[in-house]
Amino acid sequence: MIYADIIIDISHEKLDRSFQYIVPEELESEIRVGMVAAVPFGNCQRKGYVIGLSREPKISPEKLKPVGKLLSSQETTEARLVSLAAWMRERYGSTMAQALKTVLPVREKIRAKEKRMICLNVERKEAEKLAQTLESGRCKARARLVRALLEEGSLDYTEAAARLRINASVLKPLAEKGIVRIEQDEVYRMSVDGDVIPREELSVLTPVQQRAFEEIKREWDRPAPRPVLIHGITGSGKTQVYMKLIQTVAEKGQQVIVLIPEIALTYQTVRRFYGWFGEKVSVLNSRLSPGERYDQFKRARRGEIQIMVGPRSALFTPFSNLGLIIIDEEHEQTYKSESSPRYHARETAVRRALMEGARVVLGSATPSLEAYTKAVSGEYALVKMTDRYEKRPLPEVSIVDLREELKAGNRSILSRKLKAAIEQRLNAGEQTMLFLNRRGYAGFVSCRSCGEVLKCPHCDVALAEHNNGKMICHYCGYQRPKAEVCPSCGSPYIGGFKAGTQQIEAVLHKCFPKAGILRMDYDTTRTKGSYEQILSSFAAHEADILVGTQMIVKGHDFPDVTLVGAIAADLSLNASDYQCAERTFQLLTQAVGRSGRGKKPGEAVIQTYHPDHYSIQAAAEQDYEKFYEEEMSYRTLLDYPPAAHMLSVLGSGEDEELLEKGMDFLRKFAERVSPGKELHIIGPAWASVGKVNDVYRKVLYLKHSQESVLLDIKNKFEKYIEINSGFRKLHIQYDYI
DNA sequence: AGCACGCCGACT
DNA sequence: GTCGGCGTGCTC
Repeated sequence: MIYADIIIDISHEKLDRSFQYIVPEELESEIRVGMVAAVPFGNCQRKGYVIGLSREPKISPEKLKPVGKLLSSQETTEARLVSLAAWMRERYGSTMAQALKTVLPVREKIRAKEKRMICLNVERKEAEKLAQTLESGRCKARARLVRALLEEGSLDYTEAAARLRINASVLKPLAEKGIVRIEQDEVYRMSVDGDVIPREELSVLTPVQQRAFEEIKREWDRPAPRPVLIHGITGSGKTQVYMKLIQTVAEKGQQVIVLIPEIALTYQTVRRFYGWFGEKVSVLNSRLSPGERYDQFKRARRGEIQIMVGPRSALFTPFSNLGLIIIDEEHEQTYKSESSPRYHARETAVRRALMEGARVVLGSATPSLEAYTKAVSGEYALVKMTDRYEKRPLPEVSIVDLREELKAGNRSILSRKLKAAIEQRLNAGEQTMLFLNRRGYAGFVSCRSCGEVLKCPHCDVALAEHNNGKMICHYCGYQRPKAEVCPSCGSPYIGGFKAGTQQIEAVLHKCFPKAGILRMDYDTTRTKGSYEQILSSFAAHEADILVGTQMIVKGHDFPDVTLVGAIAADLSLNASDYQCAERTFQLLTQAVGRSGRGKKPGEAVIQTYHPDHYSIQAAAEQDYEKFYEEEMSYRTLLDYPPAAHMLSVLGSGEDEELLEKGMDFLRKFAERVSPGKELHIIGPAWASVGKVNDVYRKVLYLKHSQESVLLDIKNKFEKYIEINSGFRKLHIQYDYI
C-alpha cells in the first residue's frame, strides 16, 4: 500500500501541515510528488498538493481516506514547481507550505485577502436600530461588527477578523439574514504601461563579447551542459552577451528568465528590454503589487510572454518550456531570501534548470566566492571577459590614508586629494560620484562622557538620528524625540559621530558653492519614481556631483563621470561578519568601475583607515584573482564557507529563558548526534540583532566540510523539535551557507 | 478555511 | 431546562 502526504491548499497558516491519504491501486503507477489531487477533507472536496509518498501510515490506517482524482499530470508546470518547492523545503529547512507559497503564483492567498469585503446590506437607519438591539442583548460580536460597518462603510474581511475578533460563526448568520453581504471584487489589474517604446536592433558584438558568446554556445552543445559563470570586468559589456543568448533561445521558442538585482530594475533597464524584445517581455519590479505580479505570472503561463525580467522571485515564473535562466550581478546579496525558505536564487536556479533541462548563465565583475569556487573546480564553466568595451582603459585608482590626513591637520570628510580632483572635474565640466556605505544622517548617537549608545527599547539596535529631530529604529519603526542629555549619566555631551550622505552633501555645498549636487539614499528614494528621477537628472548632466549610498554603484552608465570617490571604505569593512571583506571588495570594485565608462579616461579615489588591507588593495588594482586567493586562504584557515559548509540555526521566542535553554539543548543534541565528526559548533550566541519587537533571537552555527552531515543534523533537529513540547513556544529557522 | 462541539448566559 | 451565541479545536 502506498500513502501520499498532501497539503490542502495553501490558503491559511493554520493548515500548514500535510495530511496522509491512501493511494488507490489504479493511481499507484501514476501519482508523483508535485501533482495536484482532489481529496476529501472534512466534509468537502478540496484541492491538495502531493508533497511526499511513503509505504508507512503515520496514524492508524482506518482513519485515512483515499485520494480522489489526480488533477494534473507530471508534465505540468505546476507539478514541476511543487517538486522544486519540495527540494527547497529539504535544502533550506522551511515548512512545505512556506516553500509552496514562495514557488507557486499566489492566487488564493493574496487575491482572496484583497478581494473579500464585508458590506452592510440594509439601510443605515435599520442598521443603527439593529446595532442598538444587539448591544443591549448579548450578541456582542455581532454588535461590534455592525457598529464598525456603520462607522467605516465596508471592512476588509481578514482585517475585520483580526481587529474585531470576528469569525465565520458570527458572519455567516448575519449574511444569511441579509444584514451584511460579502463582496468579491473581480478587479483586473492593468499593468502594461502606456508609452510605446521604439524597437531597437541588438548591436553587433565586439570581438571579446563574440568570443564569450561562442564559448557559452560550445558549453551548451555538450551532452550535459554546466552552468556558465561569466567573469567580465566592469564595463566589458556582459549585457550584450546576455541579449544575444536570450535571442538565440527565444528563437527556438523557449522561454527565458532574467534575474537582476532589485536596485537595477530601473526605468532604463525596463526600456532597454522593451526596446529589444517588445511585447514578448514582461518586467517585474518591487513596486508591483502581489496581484499585479500574479497577473504577469498568469500571462506567462498562458504563453503571452516569453521573457521575464525581474528580481529573485521572478525565478518562479511558471513557464512551460523554460530554456535559459540568466542571473546578472550574481554576487548580489539580494539573491538570498531573508525569509523562510531562505533560498539562494543562484542555487535554486541551477536546481530548476536541472529539473527542466534549461541552461543557466551567471555573470558578475566580482563573482561571489561560492560561484567562483565552483567555476575553479569545474562544476561551473568559466568564461572570462577581460577587456572593457572598445578597449577603454580601467580607471586610475589612488588610495588615501585618512590617518595621514588627520596628521596633516585636515579634519574634513574630504581628503586633499579628493577635493582637488573634484575641483578639477568641475572646471572641466565632467561629473563626479561620491559614495558612502551608510544611510540616514548620522548613524548612532552615543554619549561622549559615559559611552552609552541610545537604543530602541524593543529591538536592541542603535537608533538612527534623523534631520527632523527624531530618532528612529530601522527595524520596528519606533520613534522618539532627539535626546538632549544622556539618559544614563545625564551628560549634555551627546550626539552623532559618523558622517552620513546628508552631511557630505552639506560639506560639498560649502566647499563648492557653485556645483550642482544630487543626493541619493534610502531617504530620498522612498517615493515612487524618485529613484529614476534622480538618476535621469544626473545622466542629463543637470548636476555635477552625485552623492549616495551603495545604490548609486549599480547598473548605470554615466559616460561623463570621470571621478569616483569612496568616502569611507572602512564602513563596510568593520561589519562584524566573515563576509565583510568580500562585500567591501565588491562595493569598491563596482564603484571604481563606474568611472571612465565614456570616451574620457576615469579616476577613482578610495579614502580609508586601512590602506594595506587586501580587499582595498585588490579593488584598487581591479584584480579579482588576487582578492580571491587571499580571501579563500582566510576562509579555509577559519573553516568559513565556501571552504566549509555552515548551517545556521536561528531561534526566536518571547521567553528569554526558554530560548536560552532550547538553544543550549540543540547544541548538546548536535554534539550527541555526530560525535567527533569534525563538527564545529559556534554558539549559541545572541543574534546580531538580539531582540526585535520584544522577541528574543539567538543563533547557533554548525560548520562541517561535508554538506550531507549538516543536512542530516538539520533533519534530526526537525524531528526532535517536533516531538519535544519545550519548543512549542520557540520558532526555529535554518539557513545554509 | 469551514465545520462540529461544547460552554455559558438568558428567557419561555 | 432549553435555546442560541460564540470561542475552540479538528480535519487524514
